[in-house]
Amino acid sequence: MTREKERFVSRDPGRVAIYSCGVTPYDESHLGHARPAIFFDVVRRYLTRRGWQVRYVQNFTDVDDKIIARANQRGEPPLELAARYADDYLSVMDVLGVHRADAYPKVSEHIELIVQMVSRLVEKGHAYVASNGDVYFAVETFPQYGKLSHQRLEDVMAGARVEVGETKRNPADFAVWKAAKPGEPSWPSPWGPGRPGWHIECSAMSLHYLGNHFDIHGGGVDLVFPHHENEIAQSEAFTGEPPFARHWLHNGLITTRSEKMSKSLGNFTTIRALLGQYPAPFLRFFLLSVHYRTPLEFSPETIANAWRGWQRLLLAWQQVYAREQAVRSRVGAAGLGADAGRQPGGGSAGDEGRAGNDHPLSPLEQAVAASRTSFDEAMQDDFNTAVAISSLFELARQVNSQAAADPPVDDPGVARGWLAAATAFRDLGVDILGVLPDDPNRALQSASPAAAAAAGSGNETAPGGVTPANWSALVELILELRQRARARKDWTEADEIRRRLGEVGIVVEDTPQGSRWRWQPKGV
RNA sequence: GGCGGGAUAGCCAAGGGGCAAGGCAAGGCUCUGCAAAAGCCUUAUACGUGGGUUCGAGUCCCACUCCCGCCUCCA
Repeated sequence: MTREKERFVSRDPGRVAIYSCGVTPYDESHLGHARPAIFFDVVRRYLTRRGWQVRYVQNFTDVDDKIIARANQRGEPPLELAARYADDYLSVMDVLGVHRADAYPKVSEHIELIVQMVSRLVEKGHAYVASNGDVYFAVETFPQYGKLSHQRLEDVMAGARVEVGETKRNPADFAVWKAAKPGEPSWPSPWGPGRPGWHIECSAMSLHYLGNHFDIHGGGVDLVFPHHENEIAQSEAFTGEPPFARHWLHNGLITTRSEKMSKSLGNFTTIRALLGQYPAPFLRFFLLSVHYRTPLEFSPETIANAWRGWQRLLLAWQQVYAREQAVRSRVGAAGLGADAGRQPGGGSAGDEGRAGNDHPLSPLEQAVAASRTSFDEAMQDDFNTAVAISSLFELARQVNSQAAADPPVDDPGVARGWLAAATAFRDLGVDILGVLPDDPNRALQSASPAAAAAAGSGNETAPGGVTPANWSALVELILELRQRARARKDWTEADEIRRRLGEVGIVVEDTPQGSRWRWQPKGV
């Protein structure tokens, strides 16, 4: 509201109520929809980790002009079409690792609630019934109109389009209830059969599920005006007790060729298509690699750039993961404190310079502490995921450095360092941001053509019975043959196999511990 | 036209009165059968332009240029 960062103070101690505008499900979800979903997912995960009790609600606007138009065009009942795409949305969000909201209210299931709200607005004189049966919100009855978008009513009026047959008193008035037209779904109301206008559903459902003055309201920056502005007007007129929401978080848009990605421009890439090419944690990494308010350009170049960075993080995680296992199996976690380095909330306050029992911190433990601190500071400063990720990169460098030096894991300090690093990667990268897979080895290999085909078809198994598992087995076999060639120093043969595998997107690296491989999508 | 947001090295991108994060790319070295990965080092006059405020401005103020978003459905 002030357009500045404010100190967050919740309505109820220890609890955070968040509402974010969901989608109008009339088509497949694209990358632009993933951004707020993943961002708020991280907000929830982080706040939860910090000990907040989070209640998160996201709506489906399943009664809408576009849905009706699309449904009529396809000869399918509008609500069925909407339900189908809503399910589709949820299923791709599942694959992206987005935790389910506490509620996904649909307009069609809350008509009563909306009718009551409209009635009340009419009673209070904030809304009026027009001659055509529509009910409009009278913006002039709400003097603060425009406070979110910083628009003055006169300017809005000047810019408002006046449609044919307009029955509004003021051009900026907006419909809270629309009289039914032939062929449209409708519900009974005191003003005759009709359906809710856009905006009203978010007011009705957010107030219903979260109560007045809830903490955070979110959505894309393209919703600031008129959607959120109108929500505020009708909600605060309705309750008579501002503020409707205490804080507003608006995410920036995804662009392609510097233009907004949107359904209407037709320049979108569906999430499902992307999941066929890239692992979900990578897509999260891509979306979280810039601050949520910054526009994010989607192009082959930006994806390729992000991919290389992500690989670096992932390979470091793989190093840590392997060392952690080594430590656990060789030394046993018991004597070390299995949770060395774990601190609730991802924070690091308190034990700098000490590791649990009085040991001086080993270098890696210090690096872990530093990363946790900067991660935490970043997240507490307007959820700066870009900086949070950079603290992961700093840790990755320390990890790689120590992995290269390879000090004996029998050394207690070294062992504690590996465990602390593993816990940090797991807490920050896997659990909070979700930009790393819980098993780094699987992610490097299962992001394969088989997995891609499976994701594209929505099945676990690609056509032909190919699964990530048997596909991996095939690659392992080829590498085994190559290893035989290497054993007899047939470098020509070994290099040829490596080159040919590279042509189909399999990167092979030879290490002192043997060869390893990973799948590399095209174009990165 | 109105209202917002933005312009930071070759590219992406944090920061937002006191030494300019991080990633990618580039060069050198180490390691390596080779390659890759990784490490170390290096590279940059990097804060759109012009004024102003200040001991000090990338950061605050004014003007300007260009880009984007919203004002019509949008995440």
